Amino acid sequence: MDFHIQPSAPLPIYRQIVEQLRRHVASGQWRAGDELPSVRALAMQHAINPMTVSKAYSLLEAEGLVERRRGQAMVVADVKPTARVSQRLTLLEPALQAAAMQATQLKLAPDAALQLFERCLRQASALASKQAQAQPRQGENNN
Amino acid sequence: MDFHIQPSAPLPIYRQIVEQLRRHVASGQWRAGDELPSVRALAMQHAINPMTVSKAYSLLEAEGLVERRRGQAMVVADVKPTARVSQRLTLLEPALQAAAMQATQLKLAPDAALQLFERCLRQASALASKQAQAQPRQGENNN
DNA sequence: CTTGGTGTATCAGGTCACTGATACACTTGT
DNA sequence: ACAAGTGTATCAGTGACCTGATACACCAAG
Repeated sequence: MDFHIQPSAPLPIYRQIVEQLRRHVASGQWRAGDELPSVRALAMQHAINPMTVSKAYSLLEAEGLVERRRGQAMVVADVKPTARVSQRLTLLEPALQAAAMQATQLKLAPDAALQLFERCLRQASALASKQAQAQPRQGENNN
Repeated sequence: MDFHIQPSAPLPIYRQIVEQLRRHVASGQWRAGDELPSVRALAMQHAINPMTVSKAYSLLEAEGLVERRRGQAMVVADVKPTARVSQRLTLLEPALQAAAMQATQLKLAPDAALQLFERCLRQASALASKQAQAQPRQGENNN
């Protein structure tokens, strides 16, 4: 299980790592006890600095998603699956709140906003399945 | 017809101006043809730099909310509510695209995401009407 | 043309987040 | 003790963003 890093993306590298792992844990792709790639391995693979990876891991540890074991690889913390559904919604909520606030300030009808969101969801899921076919493995380099 | 500026706020000054005017136009407090305060007047009043105000005005002009009249004060643009719908949707789309991508990566069912968004919309509109009753003199929200 | 009003192009300075090079502390196995 | 693996504390460089001082271009009225 790997990360997809785009050093040139607007989102900082360390944040890309944090959010990807957060989502992968929430969706069950990563499970409690799974070992995270070492900071050096991940850094080498993506030609970034180990410190940048370490920063991401530290945030994740502060968040409680991973556990630190001194001298050994970090592992995904024991997050209860039952908590996952609501947790996933919680993760999505900030983005939707921001969008809802924008829609309100734009004085858009709720239905119009909902319709647009539905269209975006279809787009996103189509894109995701397409990417899953294109790259069942890691080592991809989109833009 | 004033702005409320807090130079020490986390949100940049020019952005405070942009968002306040955006809200005032959306809520109808400012109407097409209304003259904006001059950059110098506004800058003097709040002890900030004219260039900072100018930057805000430029963004608003790019956004189509105000019109520039060379040598004269800028005015609120005549944006017809009917013609504005598609434009407003366009402004909202990026936020929804981002949210849709997150929902997809979280492996959430589209219905669940849509329901949550609907709830957020109600929250936001309730909050907006509450703020409209009170006074437009609160701090800014994040991001 | 001059005066007093408008907005702005240009450049400089400060701040802060991000990144990265280095050296270090810890654990396990030999 | 040593080697090879883990994460990280510290410090420095880079770049983007925000702000501001100055000088300029435009318009209307006298």
